[in-house]
Amino acid sequence: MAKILIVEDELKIARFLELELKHEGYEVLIAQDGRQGLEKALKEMVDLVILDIMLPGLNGIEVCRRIRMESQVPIIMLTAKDDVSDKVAGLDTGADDYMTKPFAIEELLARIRVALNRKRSVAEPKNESLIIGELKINPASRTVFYKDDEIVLTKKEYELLEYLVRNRNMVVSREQLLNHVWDYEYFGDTNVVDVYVRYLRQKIDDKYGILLISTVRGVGYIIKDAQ
Amino acid sequence: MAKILIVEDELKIARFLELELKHEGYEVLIAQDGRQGLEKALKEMVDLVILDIMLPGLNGIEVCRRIRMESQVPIIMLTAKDDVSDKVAGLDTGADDYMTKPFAIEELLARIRVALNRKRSVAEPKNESLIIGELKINPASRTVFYKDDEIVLTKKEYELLEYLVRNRNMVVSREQLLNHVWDYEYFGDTNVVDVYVRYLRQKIDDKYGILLISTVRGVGYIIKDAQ
DNA sequence: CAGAATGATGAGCATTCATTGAAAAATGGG
DNA sequence: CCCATTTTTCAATGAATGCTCATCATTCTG
Repeated sequence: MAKILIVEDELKIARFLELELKHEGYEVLIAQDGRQGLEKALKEMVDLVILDIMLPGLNGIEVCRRIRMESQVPIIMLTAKDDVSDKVAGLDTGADDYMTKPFAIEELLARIRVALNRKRSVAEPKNESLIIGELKINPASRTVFYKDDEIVLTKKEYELLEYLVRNRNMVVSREQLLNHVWDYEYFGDTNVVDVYVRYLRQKIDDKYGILLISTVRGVGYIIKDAQ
Repeated sequence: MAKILIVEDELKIARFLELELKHEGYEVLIAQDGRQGLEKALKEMVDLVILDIMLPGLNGIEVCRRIRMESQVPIIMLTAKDDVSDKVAGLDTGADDYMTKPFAIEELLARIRVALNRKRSVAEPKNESLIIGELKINPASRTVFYKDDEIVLTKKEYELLEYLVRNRNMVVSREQLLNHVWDYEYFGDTNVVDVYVRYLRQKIDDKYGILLISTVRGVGYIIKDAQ
């Protein structure tokens, strides 16, 4: 499986990324500053580099430039939101892609797959419909139908539903949902997941009189296959 | 007859090839640098690409790699020196054949014939009409009709529409549109996609009172088949 | 059964985002 | 080189969405 180098000084973020990437089956290396990152990028045989622009010592752009002098390894830059000049400089020096922080982990995973030229794992073909009882979700068009009725969802509502359905028959914790459906920055006191579960219930459970999303008290939520 | 793209910065050589190829009955396009070459290779419907390795800006190997990300069009690489590493890199990134300069034109013609036969229209038929409800798009002539009414579009408008229609029933992100319809690696803050969607809507949706292009808030745009 | 923990809910505020008009910039034909 | 057309930028607007917070309801625990 591919080996990915994370160059990121904020340990919290680095750890979080490490966990998620390992969970996807990647081998992960971490460097906490630019010099270390440059060294590992060139010495280890990494298949992809995730490179924060704001780094102590050697900054990300410089690191990118120097990596490019010797290697064509794909580089995905992380940049603080609103810093367009950084973005431009990053791509100019040869980065393959960039993401503005904070971002949802799913998007980074998608971009990694693109950069590595990997197809999505067989387990979850993106384009086929997800069906739960009378409910049909079409990821390509992001549409949801109950029988022949279209259910109009907002972005977050849709993403929450898709995630729950992709993990059907498994209890999903609020933390897990925050990590995958919301931005990684999210932590601390929030009941935003509860609120969105409620929105979905209003639009689906209540409207059609079914029990789609169950609460598992003290643990999280679950969508079960109809039996 | 087949359409061939020549990506070559030395004008003398490009002209020479153009003359010879036209004499053989091929349609010829010329790009003088990597970026332009990449663009034309992806946007025009070319049947074969002749690609110089030494190019200003984006080099040939990179161009080749990026073409391969989206297209299976046959590629013949040209390299000035007898440089083995270039040769290997070229074939690695998916070139179909390779020639060292200088070469006899007859040999190139022979290789072109081989390449064209080998890959004869395996790709999707690009010339058939695309039909969405009452809307009919003819890629060959780049014309668009609503019932019997011709809709006159500018180049960008047409390309945006064709791309959306070719990806019907799939949400297409602004980024995706920027990459495919606009210049590759278009970045920075721009709402040019939104503006062009508006132009199309004025000329189609508004004029004929239909809902062709839907907005998927926070994600992109989509054209759905009428159901 | 009372109090504590956990989840559900309603309302309201803040932010983001798409749309739009207008104008600047680029392109291309004559 | 000029003019018309096309492409792109920019800023204002308002609506949709995302989120917080306070309160209410339910479940759990002792």
